[in-house]
Amino acid sequence: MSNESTHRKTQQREVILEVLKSTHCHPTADELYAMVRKRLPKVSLGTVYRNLEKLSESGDIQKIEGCGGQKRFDGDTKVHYHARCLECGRIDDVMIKPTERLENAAAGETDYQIIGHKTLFLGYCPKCKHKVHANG
Amino acid sequence: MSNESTHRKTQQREVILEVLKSTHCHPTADELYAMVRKRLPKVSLGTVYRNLEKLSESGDIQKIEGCGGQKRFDGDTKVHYHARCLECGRIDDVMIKPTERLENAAAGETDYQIIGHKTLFLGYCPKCKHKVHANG
DNA sequence: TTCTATGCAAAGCATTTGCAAGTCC
DNA sequence: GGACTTGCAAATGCTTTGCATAGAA
Repeated sequence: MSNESTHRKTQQREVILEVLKSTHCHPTADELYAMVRKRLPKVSLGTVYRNLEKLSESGDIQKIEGCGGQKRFDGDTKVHYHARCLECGRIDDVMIKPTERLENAAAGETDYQIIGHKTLFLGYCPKCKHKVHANG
Repeated sequence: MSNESTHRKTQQREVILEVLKSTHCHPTADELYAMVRKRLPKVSLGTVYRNLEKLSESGDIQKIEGCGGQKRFDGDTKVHYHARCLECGRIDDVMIKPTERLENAAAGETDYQIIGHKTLFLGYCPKCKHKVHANG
């Protein structure tokens, strides 16, 4: 999957990737920066941003947009969807395998050449759905 | 659909809504600002942002995120999907009606209370798909 | 009259970028 | 050695906000 054509193997990039792969949450760039700093105290935020961009270009990670302000990142490259809690903002994986039919339908409807798609579910997570119901 | 509980009817808000409803593209806040200024030359960008927020809260318009940097807005409140061209960045409507089955599957998978979902198709629009093929 | 909205400008936040020094191949 | 990376800090770009004034109910 990795496209190393012009990407060198640096300690920073490796640690960033490892840290992201080892977490089940979907951290923002600055959250990841904080995690990476525990292992590489001198790393800079700019480096984190630059590597996240490279890693998502090469397909080693996924970028998740549309989650409010900051972008989030996912070390799991298997195709899957995401759900965001409207109450607490957390992002969870939704391990539904997308259907080809959907992209075919979109291609037929738009005359686009469809490369892929992203779906984000919105709702209330198991922890929040009860209190939301209580408050109305 | 409109929730006028604490929203007053102002000329600015009406014009912003009309302009957005009358276009088939999916403008960003500053594009809309430029359009609205033709009719209300003294309107401010802050007002455009504030009203877009209000209008999407009340369900009169849709906010489209995950399209690169800026948010985009859609005056069409019918439920539908979007497609983004990876070459030129344009956004088009994809008039596929989402299936309930998908949200049910997500709810089963995650134990979320699912309220809705957004799907963005990525690919190349009719104008760009040929040149992309040519260049590789 | 009272509360919301506006215009303007400044502030805020996430992300990107320039540059010199460092590192990988 | 040459090209890519890093760290640092400044800059950028989009969006939000404070405040005094204007306008809607």
